[in-house]
Amino acid sequence: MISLPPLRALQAFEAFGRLGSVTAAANALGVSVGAVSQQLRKAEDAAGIALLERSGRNVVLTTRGRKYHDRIAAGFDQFRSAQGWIERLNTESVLTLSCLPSLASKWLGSRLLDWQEQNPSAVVRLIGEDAEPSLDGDQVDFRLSYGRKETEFDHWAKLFTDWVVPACSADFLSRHPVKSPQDILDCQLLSIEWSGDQGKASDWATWARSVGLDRTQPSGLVAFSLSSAAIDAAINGRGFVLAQLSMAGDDILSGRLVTPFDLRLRLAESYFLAWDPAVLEKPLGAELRKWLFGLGRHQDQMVARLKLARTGATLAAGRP
Amino acid sequence: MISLPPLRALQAFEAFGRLGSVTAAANALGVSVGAVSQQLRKAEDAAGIALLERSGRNVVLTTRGRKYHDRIAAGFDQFRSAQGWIERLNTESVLTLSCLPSLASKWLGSRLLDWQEQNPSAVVRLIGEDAEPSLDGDQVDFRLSYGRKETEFDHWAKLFTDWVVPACSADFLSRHPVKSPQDILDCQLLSIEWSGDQGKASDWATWARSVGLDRTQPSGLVAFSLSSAAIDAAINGRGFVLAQLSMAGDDILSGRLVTPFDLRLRLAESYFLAWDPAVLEKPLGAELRKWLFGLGRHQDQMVARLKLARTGATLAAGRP
DNA sequence: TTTCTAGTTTAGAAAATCTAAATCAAGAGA
DNA sequence: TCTCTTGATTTAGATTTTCTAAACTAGAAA
Repeated sequence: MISLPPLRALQAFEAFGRLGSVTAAANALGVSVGAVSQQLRKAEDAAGIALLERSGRNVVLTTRGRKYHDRIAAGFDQFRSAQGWIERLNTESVLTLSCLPSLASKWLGSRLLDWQEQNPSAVVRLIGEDAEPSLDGDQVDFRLSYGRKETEFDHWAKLFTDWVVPACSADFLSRHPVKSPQDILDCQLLSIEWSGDQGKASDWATWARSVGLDRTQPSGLVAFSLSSAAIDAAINGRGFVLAQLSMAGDDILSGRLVTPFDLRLRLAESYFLAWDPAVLEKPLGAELRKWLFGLGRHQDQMVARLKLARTGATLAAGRP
Repeated sequence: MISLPPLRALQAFEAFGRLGSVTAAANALGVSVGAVSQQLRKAEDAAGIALLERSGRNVVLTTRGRKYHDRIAAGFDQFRSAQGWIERLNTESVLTLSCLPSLASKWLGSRLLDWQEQNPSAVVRLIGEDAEPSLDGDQVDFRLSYGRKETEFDHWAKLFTDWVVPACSADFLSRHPVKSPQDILDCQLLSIEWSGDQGKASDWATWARSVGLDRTQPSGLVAFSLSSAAIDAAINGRGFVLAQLSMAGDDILSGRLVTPFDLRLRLAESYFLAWDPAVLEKPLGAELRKWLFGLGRHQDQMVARLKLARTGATLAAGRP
């Protein structure tokens, strides 16, 4: 193995070559001139050839010394670049969350704004995307997703479990005053296309079966690829949506959506939060993770306390 | 200015990342495991982020640690490359001489072979070229040239002063038995085209003037671009050449060329030897320089002792 | 000439690095 | 389960390196 010369001597040599004088190098390195002088001699001894030409009171690189210096300096440039990278990591701390698009817009977005207000020093980026990103790069710190995808991550935990319930706008309900769950199935139904393995557990047919009804022939059915779009359509009086309590919770509590029957269907899987362990070192990284899990617990509790009725939804008193 | 982390710590970190274990790194660096362990901790402290993941008895790089390591390792690779370059300089020592082509073939070549025989460990390269090379690279160690070109070099000294004298083959002389210097000018003259500023001091017209003759109308004149080619042509009985004593000395002493009159013309300039100061550090570099200057002195002495006559040339006894 | 500047050299102080031994943690084998 | 082995960490103190301060040298400038 090639054994390297004393590194401190190389450093003195690099500084000297870059700055052109022993005095300047000493200042740059924060040591005395004598120290640099000694290290330069050591560098020459280690190299075995004359690197410097001393003519009385000033010192210059020899031709070969210059060449050697070029190579050594390239090495130190690498070090400085590495150092710059590290320092950037330590100072500019953007926290990046990746989240399923509908959940991002209908649930996480507004809540995350609250957190950022309480932590003004934090810079948060929220990305809505279906594909699971890699948490190994420095691109994404957190991923909030659903189902079995958790296997793709090293560090994750369950966030909350969601439910669906049929909901429509108050206006639509007054025009279609459904008397029984069966009547819902005869209205305009807004359907959501779940992608891939998110399971087809929460479509209208499954819901119907779960409440003891049979729905073989669909009435006019409009399909949305985004839950959020389907919910918005329902708010606009376009029909019944099988709304997730997470995404539609705010709309239901505020009366923009009403739920004639409290017939909920639990989703087969849960939402989970995965994270890059490195984020815990970032400023506010650990705090954000804690807050997100608090948000998940809060969501589960909210669902448990939610009373749904044709006249409006209310929250029962819960544990503080 | 970006201040670098402790270099020794970086070195330990680099070795660890490259070899995958603290023990291996310690062996590679030739220190104890404990020392490496301490340096690794120092590297982490300096970086400010977790570089290593310790799970009981084994340690691995974190994702960020790997990235940091890649950059640091690139720096050390530079160092190793620089070290390899230095070591190559110190071990493989080829001595390279650049010389005017004719002087190389007719004078230096055979003499240099003698020196190499006496110094079998030396590897010598002789390059014949007209253009002055740079001695700043590591390509050429010595340059042997003529005239004012010495100004292009930092380190040089006069080598010897040359003279020209008319010479032809014994055969040619018997066919053209010249009685006086004037008769020479009526024979076939072999001329040499000196390039650029080497001076036109040594052409036939100059020689004629120097011996009190006038040569306005040239007889049939053949011009060579290489002195060596002109001399060879004279040896082959093609005419008179204005031969330099350095290049034709051997031929004159051996009788391949004869000189009817000892009417010499001193060249306006001298030959000089320039060198790269770095060569003095190479094995045998200083010796070769000393020998070359000895050769120059020897040449001047030889010229002083040389007796030229129609019947043949002899060397007067000189200082030993 | 003296003075100033830039670098070198030295001895001893300060800091860093290292070693050796004790300790810890986890997996292997009885 | 307990013990053994392996690989890493931690400590105290020894060793080595590096540094400083001050004396010194050499060339340039006043």
